[in-house]
Parts: sequence; C-alpha cells; structure tokens
Amino acid sequence: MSEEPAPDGAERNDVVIASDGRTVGRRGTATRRRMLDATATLLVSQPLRDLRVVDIAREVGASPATFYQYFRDVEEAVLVLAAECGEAMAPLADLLRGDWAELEAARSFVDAFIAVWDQHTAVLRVRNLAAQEGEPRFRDLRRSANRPFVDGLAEHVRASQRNGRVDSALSPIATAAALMSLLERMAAFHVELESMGVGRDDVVTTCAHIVHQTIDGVG
Amino acid sequence: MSEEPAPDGAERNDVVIASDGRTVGRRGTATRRRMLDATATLLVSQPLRDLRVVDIAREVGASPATFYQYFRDVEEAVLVLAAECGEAMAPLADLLRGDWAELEAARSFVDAFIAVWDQHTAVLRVRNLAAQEGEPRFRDLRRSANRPFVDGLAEHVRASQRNGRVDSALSPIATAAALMSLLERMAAFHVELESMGVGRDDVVTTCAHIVHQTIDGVG
DNA sequence: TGTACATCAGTGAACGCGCGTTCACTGATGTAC
DNA sequence: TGTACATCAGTGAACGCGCGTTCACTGATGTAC
Repeated sequence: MSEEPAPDGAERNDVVIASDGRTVGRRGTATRRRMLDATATLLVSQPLRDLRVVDIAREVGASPATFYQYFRDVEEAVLVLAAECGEAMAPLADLLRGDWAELEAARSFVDAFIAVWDQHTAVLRVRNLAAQEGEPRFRDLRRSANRPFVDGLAEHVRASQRNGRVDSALSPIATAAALMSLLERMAAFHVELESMGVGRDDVVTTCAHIVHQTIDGVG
Repeated sequence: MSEEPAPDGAERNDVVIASDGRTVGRRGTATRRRMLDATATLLVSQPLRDLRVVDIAREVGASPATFYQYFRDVEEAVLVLAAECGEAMAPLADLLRGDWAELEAARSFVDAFIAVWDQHTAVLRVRNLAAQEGEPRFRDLRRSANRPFVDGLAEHVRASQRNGRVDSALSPIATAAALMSLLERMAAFHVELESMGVGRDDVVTTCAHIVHQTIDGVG
C-alpha cells in the first residue's frame, strides 16, 4: 500500500523523479544527460574503479551534490549508458536472418557488430569487465544485448548440422557462445593489433571467415 | 653508486629482502606464501577491487603490518600469483608442435589449456581483467604467457595457407589472436554453461573443432 | 505586460567512514662459544 | 649442554587522507492572473 518513491532518475508515467522527490524538467534532463556524457568520456581514459563522483561533477562544471540529484552512484550512471549501448545493438539482429551460405552475410554482421563497438568502446568494455566480475546488473545487460546474436548463431549451427555440413559433435550453444566471445574481444581490442600491422579490415575479414566457416560448415 | 634497497619481496642473489631491509628466512618465506595463498583464495569470491590488505592479513591470522613486510600492496601480491600461473602455462607450448592434421592434436591442447585455467581460474581471470583495464604489468604477464600459443597458432595458419588449405585472406596474427580470445573466455566461464546443459567436455570438443578447422583448413 | 508565487535546479561546506600505511615495540628463532 | 647475543618475525595502535554523501541554503525558471 505504501507509495514507494521512484528510483533515482527513473521514469514513471513519463515523469522523471529526482532523488529528493522533485520532478525533473527540461533543464534538469539536460544536466542529467551531460553527466552521462561526461561519464562516458571519462571512461575512455580511466577504469570504472577510478571514476569518482567528483570527477564527473567537475567535468560538467557542477557540484558533486548535483550528481546525486540524478543518480544513486557512479555505477547507476554507467548502467544507464550500458543500457543505451544495448539499444544500439538491437537492430543488428536483422542481419542474422537468411541462410548465410555466402561469406558476405557473415561479413556484414561482423562489420556492423564491430562498428557499434567502435562507437561505444569504453562503455561496452566497462560493461563486460563488470559483468565478468560478477556484477549481476551488468551481466544481465550484456546477456540481453547479446542474446539475439547467440540464439541466431546457434540456430544457424543447428541448421547446418541437419544438412550434415557441420559435425554433430559440436554443441550449438557452446559454439555460439564461443563465437560471440571471439567477436566481442576482437571488437574490443582490434585497435591494438594495428601496431602489429593488422588493420580493422583484416580483423573483420578474419572474424567473418571463422564465423562463417564454423556455423556454415565445410563446402 | 647508491645501493638501492631491493624491491619488496624480491630476490637478489637468492636472498629475499623484506620491505624494511631485513633478510627473509624460512619462517618469513612461509608467511609470505600463506599471504599469497590467502590472496588467491579470497579472489575466488570477490573482485580485486574489493580485496583489502586487512582481509588478507585476517585470513592468515596476521596483522596488516605483516603484509607490508612482504608486499608493497595488494596488486603486487596478485602479480606474483599471476606470474606463477604463467609458469604453469609454459609446458603447454610443446603441445603445439607437429602438423595438427588430426583433430586430436587440437583437442589435447585445448583440454590442457582449459585444465590450467580450471586450476587457477580466479587468478587468471583477475589477471585478464586487469590487463583489459590497461594495467601494464598484468598486460605483460598475460602477453608473455600467451605468446607461445599465439605464435604457434599463427605458424600453423601460415603453413596451411602455403598448402592452400586456408584462405590467404586471413591474417595469421588476427586469427591466432581471435582463437586465443575464444579459448581464454571459454576457459574462464565454461562452468556457467553447465546450467544450459553444456558440460566441460562439450566445451572442449567445440573449441577443439573450431580451432582445428580454422588453422588446419577444410579437408 | 508585469508582478507574485510555486517549483525546479544547483551548491558550499561539512561530517564521517573506511582503509592504507607506519612506527616503535615485543616475541621467536638461530648460533657462537 | 647451556647461555648470551644477534637477527628474524610479527604486531597494536594510531594517524591521516580521500572520498561519499547530505543538508540547509541560494538562484533560475516557469506560470497564473
């Protein structure tokens, strides 16, 4: 029966409520946005562990107290950013339709996937690190963002197994999970390969080959 | 000309020097070892970020001050553990010799690799997380531990490309890096797949297939 | 168009917790004779 | 075998920094009439 206050910065019936119960208007929404952007910016150059509320506040020229109007803590701000990345990923699920007999289909998907990572490297990396450390909320965000891809890849494997193109000893789920791991990691750190003479295109091509060959089997 | 004190816990001419300059004897060495083991144990259930000097000290029934006799900080203790894991990995390089025409060769390597991870999951995970966050010393440890495998895999790819069994569009380095990413991640979290009905053997088999097919090419 | 009021937005300054780190000390072990 | 000394080992207690967090306050914006 009790009327719980809405969680910080959460929306309820399109009305955003700040931590002290005031409704957030246009100006407040903009400030909140700047806090989020500042958070994303700072994560490019420092790990989440070293990111202080004071840093974010200073970055937008505000007081630490202002931060708490919109977020319970730094983690909550990062969770919002990670959720936004999830939305940016969603459209890629379409690229997994079709029979993928052509290498080009795999290439399109890999390229698009890495493109989203290139746009949001810092936040996605932090999301994955936190997920791997066992933070349940980051884990969930990652899982739900990747689920369509894992499911899609696993389905391709099953189809190829029915055709006899892929060895039935493979676990479709393990295969899909393995390929996603490969894609995420290469997306996250392909820039570092540049120093070894491996460019983004090489990475995309290589990943596409591996994915295609694995889920579509041998000719 | 100045006689620098040896770094904490470091060996010089087989004589270990503690942080206050005293040489460390049998008893001290044992205490240091217990500190290391306690660190590894605690890392199983909590991320590095939450690991306090006090926690480690309490775990071995000692005072925080004792910890500082042997390590500069928590990170240094973890670095020692990570280096030890590197040594545990080293023998696997032998498994990469041979021509790998047989799937079984890949399977042996994958199985052994995952076995080492199973023995040292916590420390290796922490090593990788720190490396991905950009900590140079963890990065170096990871790189040098994995280098033989990356090099070996890349060499196999080149050989297969000369045979025409693998598409020359693939970058040997990117391919090897991608496969290592896949292996590390599956080694790190294959336990979680159990809940989806995918056992350790399924994971090994699946990884072995992908690795073999990728570096040895199509029949 | 202007004025008064309500509400949204932002902050300075302080409090306090938790942890890292140190130091002067006690206790344990080893060894010379 | 025993005693004295040197050195190794361990610690209680405290200090202080840095950050999270809050509160009472000022300022900005919107709106009713």
